[in-house]
This record gives sequence, C-alpha cells and structure tokens, in this order.
Amino acid sequence: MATIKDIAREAQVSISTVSFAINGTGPVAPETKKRIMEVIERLNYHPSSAARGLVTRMTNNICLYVPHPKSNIFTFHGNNLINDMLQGIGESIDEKDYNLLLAWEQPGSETDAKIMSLVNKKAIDGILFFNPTHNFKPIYELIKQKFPFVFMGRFFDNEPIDIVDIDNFDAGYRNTVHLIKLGHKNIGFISPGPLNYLVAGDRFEGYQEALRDHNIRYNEHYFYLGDNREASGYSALETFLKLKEPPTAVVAGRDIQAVGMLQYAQENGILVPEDIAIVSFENSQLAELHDITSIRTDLYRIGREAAKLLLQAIGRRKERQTQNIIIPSDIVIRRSCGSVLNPE
Amino acid sequence: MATIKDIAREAQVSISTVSFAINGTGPVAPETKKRIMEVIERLNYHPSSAARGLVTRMTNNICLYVPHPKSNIFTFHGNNLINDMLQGIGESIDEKDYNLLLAWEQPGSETDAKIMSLVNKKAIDGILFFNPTHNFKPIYELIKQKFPFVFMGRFFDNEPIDIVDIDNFDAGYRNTVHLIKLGHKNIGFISPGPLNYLVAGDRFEGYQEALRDHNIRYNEHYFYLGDNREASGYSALETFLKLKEPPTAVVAGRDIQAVGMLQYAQENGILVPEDIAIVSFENSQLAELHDITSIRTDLYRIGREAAKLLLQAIGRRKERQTQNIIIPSDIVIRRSCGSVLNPE
DNA sequence: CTGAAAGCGCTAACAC
DNA sequence: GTGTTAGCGCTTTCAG
Repeated sequence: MATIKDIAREAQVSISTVSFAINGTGPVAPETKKRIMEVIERLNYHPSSAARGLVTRMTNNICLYVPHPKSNIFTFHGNNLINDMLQGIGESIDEKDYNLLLAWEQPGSETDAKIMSLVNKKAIDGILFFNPTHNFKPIYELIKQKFPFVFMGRFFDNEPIDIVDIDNFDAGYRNTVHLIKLGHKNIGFISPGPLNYLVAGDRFEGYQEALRDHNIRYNEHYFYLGDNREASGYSALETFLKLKEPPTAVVAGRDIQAVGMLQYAQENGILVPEDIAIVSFENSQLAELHDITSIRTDLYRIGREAAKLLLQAIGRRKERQTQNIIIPSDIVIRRSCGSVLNPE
Repeated sequence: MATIKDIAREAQVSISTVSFAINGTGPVAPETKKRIMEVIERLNYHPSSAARGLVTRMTNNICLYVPHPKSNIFTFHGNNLINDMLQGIGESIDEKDYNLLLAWEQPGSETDAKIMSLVNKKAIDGILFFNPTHNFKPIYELIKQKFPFVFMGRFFDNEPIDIVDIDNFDAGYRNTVHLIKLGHKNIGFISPGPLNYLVAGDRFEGYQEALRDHNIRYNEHYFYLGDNREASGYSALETFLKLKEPPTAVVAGRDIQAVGMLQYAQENGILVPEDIAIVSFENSQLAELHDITSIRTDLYRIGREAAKLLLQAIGRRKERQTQNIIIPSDIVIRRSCGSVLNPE
C-alpha cells in the first residue's frame, strides 16, 4: 500500500506539499499539484483514515442510533419509511464524504453502553438519534461534553438541542378536523401505543385540540389504548360499537389498527366509510393496499435535514444556536374516510 | 481527554505496561494491573480507536453493503426481515466489539465507488454483501486484495468465496411439491422479479425441478413474470384464468403478489383455496394478515452466521478454506394452500 | 511556494 | 515484569 511518503518521493516533493495538494490546506504551484495528482493516480493512493483521524480528531463517521431491531418501535413508522429515512441521510452524508454507522443497544446491556462507548473511543463524530421514546439518559452526558447530535423526533425536555421532527400534534389535529369537516361529531381515537411515547401523546393531544376547537366535548369512552397489532384495531372498533352512542368515525393510531378495524367491520357487516369512517397515520403499504386515508410522514426529508444539521454541528464546534426543524406531513385521502375533499 | 500517558503517569508505570494491562498482550503483575485499572476507571479513559487503528491496521468496523434504499430489491424479503438480519449481525459483532457501517451506492455514481473507497482508505475491516443481484464488479478486486468479505445470498461464479444463503431452489421446490402433494397438477408460477436475479431464478428452477420429479410437464403458459407490486399478482391470476386449461394452484413469487391474487379472486368470485390454491415466499406481515401459506426465511440466522464468518475471516488473514453455509427455511402453512398437512 | 520536523495516541519489539 | 523506544501515516506549524 502506498503512503504519502511514496507519493512525495515519486513526485519529488516533501510530504507536506503532498498533504497540501490533497487537502487544499496550503498553497501549491499548479504544476507541482498536477505532478502529485498524477503520482497519486498512478500508485492508487488513498489517505489512511486512521492516520488522518489521529491528527484531525475526526473520523468522518456518524452514527445512526436506533432502537433494537426486535423492538416494535423500530417499525413504528412503517417499514418502507425507514428506507426513505436512510436515503435522506445518505444524500446528506455523501456530500461531505461521511460514513454511516448503525448502532443500537442489545437488550439486557446497559441502556447507553454502546453509544457512549462509540463516543468515548472516538469512533464517531456525531449522532443521529432515532428513538420514539423520550426517556434518554446519554443525552445529558453528550450535552455536557458538547458532543454533536441531532434528535429525530420530539424530545420533551427543554434542553437546547437540535431536533428534526414531524408535527404529530398537527397530524392528529388534521386527521380529526378532516373527520369533523365531513360532519362527524362522535369521533373515536385509538392510540398507536402508550401515551408516554411522544408520538402517541402528541397525536392524541392534536385530536383533543381539534375537538375543542370545534366545540365537541371529549368523550373518554371514545379513547382506546392500542398497540402495534391488528387485533388492537379490531377490538377497538368492537368496543366502540358496543357503546350506547358509538362513534361514527375513528382516528386510528396506525395503519395496522385501521386494517384490524376493517377486518371487524367486514366480519360484522359494518360498512366503511358509510357506517364508520376511518383515518389513520403512517401511509404505509397497508394503507395503500386497503384504501385507507392516512397521514404521510416524510421521513426522507427528516433524514436529509437531520443529517445535514448534524454535519453542520460537527463542522463548527463553536457555540451555535440549536435548531428545531419541523417537517410538514400531509394527508393522503382514500376511500376509508368517505371523502375526496381535501382537508382544510 | 485522558490518554495512555496520563494513565501511565498516574499509575506510576510505563505506557507499555498500561497497554499490556489493557489488551492482555504482555505479562503484568496482578497488583500493577489492579492499580492501572483503577486509574483508568477514575480518569474515565478509553483508548482512541484512531490511534489504535493506525498501528494495528484494524478499525473494528465492518460494512453491511446493501442496494440503494430506494431500490425495490432492498425490501425484497419483506421489511421486518431486514430487522431480523440486523439483529443477527448485531449479536455476532457485539461479541467481538465490532461496529456496523451501513453503505450503498448512490444511483448515478460509479457502481462500486463507495465500497472501494471504504476499502481503500481503510475505514473497514470486512464487508457483508447483501445484494440479490449477482452482477458484482468489486468482488474480483477484493479477492485479489485478499480483503475479507462474506456474501449473503448466492453468487453464481465459482470463485472460492464465503457465502451464507438460503436455498431458494429448495424453497421453490418445496412450495411446489407441497401443492403437488395436495393433488395439483396444473401449477402456475409467478416470478418475484426478473429471472436473472438469482432469488427469482433459483425459485423458478426449484419449481421446475419439482414438476419434473413428479412427471408433470412444464407448461410455459403457467409462467408469469412478476414484480414487487400487488398488481403483478392480480394480472397473473387474471392471465392464468383466461387459459383454456387454467392452473388450479399457483406458486406466488412473493407475498404481495399473493395478495394481488387474493384481490382478483375476491373481485371475481373465485374461491381461495377451493378454486385456486396459493403458496408464496417471504412469510411477511402480509402473509400473516391474509392467511397465506408462505416460506419463512430465517434472515436472523443468515445475518448471524454471515457476520460470524466474516469476523473469523478477519481474524485469520492467512489462507483459509472458504465456507458455504446454507440456512434452511421452512414453510408456514396457512389457509391459502388448502391444507394443514405438513409438507413432505 | 516548499521542506523539516514535531507530534496525534497507541502497539510491540527489544532490552533489562 | 517493566521500561525504552521506534514507528503506524498523516497534518500542521514554522522556517526559509
């Protein structure tokens, strides 16, 4: 393997000149540079990232820190959306020639062992957090160390940190308003998961706010705590329809729940959207497959913006204003909500 | 940040002793070691991976090299399965304290620019290839350089390389035999994609071989070239049923195609499995949702074995026998095939 | 514009 | 068992 020394010798210059030529960090005469570049090409030379990293203290690696793959949360946004996010991240990091390291904690190990190890041993320059839960210890340590990171998804503490997120509150609000505009007053809500997950909590609050804004009283019997299984949508609808005054529309917390509702409806001769209108979140393949109106999350843009922001933060290590970027999402109207109207 | 020098000074030993103590690469007196470890703990010292990498020529990073996220191929095996694979990889690399770098080529860039750059600049110690297409240039360069890598999925050349794969031929064979055993003789086959993708080609060959083994003549009208969209299953069934002698069973190339078939069947009053039996591949969420018999691919084991193999290869850089590990897959019987019999 | 030289933090001979 | 020392391949003052 050729080293910078070989290049210097072959090009008849010193190694510092070679370094200047490669990095543009010092003046080099055009012909000298040309000669150097030729030798580099000829010897197929590539600077060693370890050697470079040792002196620059940069690795050109960022870490995408995700929940454990086995976790349901990992597929929270529907699967193909993760691909979208990766694509967005990829585009941003490619521009600056950064690499992407993927990491998560093994269940049973310390909750932040992996990520702090990566930070401590200086294997990464920054972190992209993609973790819908907010209970997050390492954050504070990282803030203290001034280690660059960006949060994808809301983080409810008021620490000044970089965040890129969709507005789940807004999504819940718009889904609900959409139903209200269609004339519904009795509107059920299935939470996508425990309300202490911000995604779920925010959507629920958006739902409530929409009701308030339209002078509809929130009925606690119209709330059903769901999870990531079809069955939770199924039993939600079952439960709702047993009420004396059942809802005429439901905001499903996620597409798979909407599918469960569809299942129950079909088995029991209930018509969608005639008897019960449904809107959902995620706009996954399932929504498309079953003609379910659903909120589309632009994870591509989230990924791209978050990575861009992180690279900026890495670039200027000085104090800088933290940013809070909200990526808008839109509602994809399909059959299940009983309208082809556009919302608002 | 504490360095090895600080530790040496505080522990009143030389830096080599510290190094020996940390890595176990030299004899250190128990009390000395204890003292050193205490200082390390106290100063929260972590060896710099760049410095270490510079001398050991190891990065402790491996690269999972995948198709572009936008590519359909990326979701070929169904999405949650990718998670399974990641989990498997994660378990293996955690044991040896390795990190996972995720990389793919941006469309439009050179087909192997990213991966060869990673190799050249010595940012990784080995590569896990996950790429269903076989048209793969960098392989030969890597072989020449003796750079460690493992292929997940078949590679049809006869180069001696490490491979971990499921037996798609076997899967196609077993799906077909399952239908034959149920009494079917006219069996359609929808390819999951172009036949030059080995996944598709192998499944198709398994299908053909099963027919041959049971003295059933292959009928080319029973072949339909599908893709990754529901519509291809839909039109496949439509096409098949228009034949003078339509098939009574179909091997769908992937779950989404089976769903498309179900859709067509439902719209046209065709009963599944009574009128047409269906088996498929992937065993994705869709298969579960729609009660489709499907072949389960154990991507968890593929990931785990592949990463393990790669780490072995990285460990002993000497000549070693390449391995060819086949991970068995099994068939998950559901309603769509018209049996609860176990195959074979 | 170019070169000499001092490290970056660590490992691994080699000497004692 | 422990210390000394020579690098690993590169960046970056600082002179000239």
